[in-house]
Amino acid sequence: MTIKDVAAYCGVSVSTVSRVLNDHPDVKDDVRARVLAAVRECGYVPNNSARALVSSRSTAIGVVSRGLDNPFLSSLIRVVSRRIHELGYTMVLHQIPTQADEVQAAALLQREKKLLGVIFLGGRFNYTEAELRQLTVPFVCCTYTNTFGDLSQDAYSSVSIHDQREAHKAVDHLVAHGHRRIAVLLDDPADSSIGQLRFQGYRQALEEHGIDYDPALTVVTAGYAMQAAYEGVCRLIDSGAAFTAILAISDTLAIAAIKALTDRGRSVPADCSVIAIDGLDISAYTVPTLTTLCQPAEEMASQSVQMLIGLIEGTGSHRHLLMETALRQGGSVARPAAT
Amino acid sequence: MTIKDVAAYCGVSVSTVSRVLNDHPDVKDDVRARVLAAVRECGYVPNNSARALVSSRSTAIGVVSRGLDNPFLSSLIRVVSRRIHELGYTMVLHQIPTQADEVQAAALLQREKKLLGVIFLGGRFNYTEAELRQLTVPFVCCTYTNTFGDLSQDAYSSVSIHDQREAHKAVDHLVAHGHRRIAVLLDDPADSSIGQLRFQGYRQALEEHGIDYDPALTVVTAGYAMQAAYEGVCRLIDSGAAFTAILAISDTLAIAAIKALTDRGRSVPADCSVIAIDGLDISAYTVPTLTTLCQPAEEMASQSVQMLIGLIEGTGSHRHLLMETALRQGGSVARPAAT
DNA sequence: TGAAATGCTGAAAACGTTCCCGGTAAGGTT
DNA sequence: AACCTTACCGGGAACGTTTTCAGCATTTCA
Repeated sequence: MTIKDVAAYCGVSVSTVSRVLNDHPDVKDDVRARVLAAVRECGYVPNNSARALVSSRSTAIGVVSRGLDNPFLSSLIRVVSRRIHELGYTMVLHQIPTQADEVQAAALLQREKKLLGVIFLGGRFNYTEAELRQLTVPFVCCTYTNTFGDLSQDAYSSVSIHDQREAHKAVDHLVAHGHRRIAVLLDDPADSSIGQLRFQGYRQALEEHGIDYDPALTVVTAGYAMQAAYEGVCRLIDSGAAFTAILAISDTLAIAAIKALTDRGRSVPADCSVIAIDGLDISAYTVPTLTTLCQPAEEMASQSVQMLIGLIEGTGSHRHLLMETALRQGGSVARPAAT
Repeated sequence: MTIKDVAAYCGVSVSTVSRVLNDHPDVKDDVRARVLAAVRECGYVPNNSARALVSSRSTAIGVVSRGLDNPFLSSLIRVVSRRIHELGYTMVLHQIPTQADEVQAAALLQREKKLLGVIFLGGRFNYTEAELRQLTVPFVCCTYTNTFGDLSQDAYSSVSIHDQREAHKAVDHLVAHGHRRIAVLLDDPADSSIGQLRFQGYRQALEEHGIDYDPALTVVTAGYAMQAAYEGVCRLIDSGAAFTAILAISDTLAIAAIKALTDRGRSVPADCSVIAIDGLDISAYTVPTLTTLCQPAEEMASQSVQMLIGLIEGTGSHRHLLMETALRQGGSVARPAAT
């Protein structure tokens, strides 16, 4: 069942059928109707390969993400995938190992060749302009923006929260509750620039509140691994360092932290408050409910896709969207005990 | 940069380059080496579309899943995607709304046409042979097997756990701890046959242990929504029904249940034990740690892909893999209070 | 009414592969 | 020495589209 069959079926030429299928003008209404009917009756579906071949333009959008282990990324992928399909494109998902970088992504582009654009999801993003020039298609970064490297702002698009500011807000929230000795739990800087940004926000907030930064209260884990966070917090407790609150740079880390605190006999929030950034669904069902700054995941993913497609279709230029988080008050933050 | 350029570059014909690229014999070793070198030097990558067009055979494998909201599905997708790429194929992910059915999947197949096979992930699967005959490519069901419909066992493959038996085991575990009044928390039967199977296992286990089934202890939620589970368990508690344990048919439901119990002032496991089936990573960090029967997600996903590709490549026939779960002892199960 | 413009359609080239088929050269057999 | 096989290679058709171009029919304008 090819376009030729359809053409023969309703006595027109292949060109005409093609025109109808591609919404070209230049075709009389009655002919168009006849063709459409024929298409339906024959159950014809165009061959994507042929289409892509001749127009040297596929419908494929690359989505590269480092792992999907983080539930927050999963939720992004979910709506990214949905939106891409809704808008008539195809998603090509590519996971890269944690330590790999854009060379992989470029290689992917080369291989698939026909990618129309790329969405980068999560992870670090400190590439230089030279490195990224390998990408000849537009790309948008979801959840992070470039703050290192020398990449020009009009070379790409991004959708993210202001990580520093949001971490700052989280600290503010703790300070407002009377906390002064606030530990921070972040992942390996090598893995993600996001953790670093949030860490900077933490430092800044401390400074503004006149609190000295105590390196002993900084716990760095490897990756987003909850086990590492759990162990890190256990070590922190065992070290005897005094702290009344923890800022976790992601919900998963916070959940592991709560577990560690509980296992060590500290009650949350009575003995220690915990606040996080991300806003996973599941965090609303932990015991106690996690207080967290919710990223508008749905919105961010949706916007990323829309921006990329705007770029692909020529409408719209590179932009950098900064989203606001929403504080979801849980039960994990309280005033410190009046010791 | 086409195959023609490569051919010209090293002074052979297009056919020869093609032969080299496709590992055909009939080409002298030195020529092969020269071509390979040329390919590398030119940075040539074959055009997938052209390749798919002429061989009328793409590299696309469809993965249809109803939503990715369930973290267990996310973890499956993650490794499915990875394996598919590792084996040189391309994943086409398609999420269907919860209420949609295989008609969608079939439509997808029609559209993309060139799918080599399909992996169904999660959800219900009670289609008849007639319905599924629309699928002209092999498919494998991951996480569930057909127990309804009249579909012949050699018409498809599956990788799953024995849901009834595992639920049975979960109940056994509770009974071994002295529980007799066991509530069950399951999702909407319309959404998933898995819940139904596990429910059957629950019923069977009760019977074998000489426990009367009490419909009042059955909580049905809509979808995997944690909110529905939370509310359901709250209602159960408020109804005054007596129970000392809950079997949740998934980890997420269990987490919501624990939350509900805690919020209603019941301590887990002192006042009520909770056991679940799935084995999410995060369940190891809840308070208390969830006791759950872990499905070998990695293995299941990996096997699904391998089986499908076996089917596609002609080696191997339809099989039905039944995996074993592993009990991960948490802190959510204890002997009931001796009231 | 004739010429020019316009609207619509069809023929055919092109996209980059794969693969069949025919051809040449080398080696083996009679 | 003539023939046959074998191993290897190149030519060219085909895959199913899109798109350019030319052509015909119809309208519009002078």
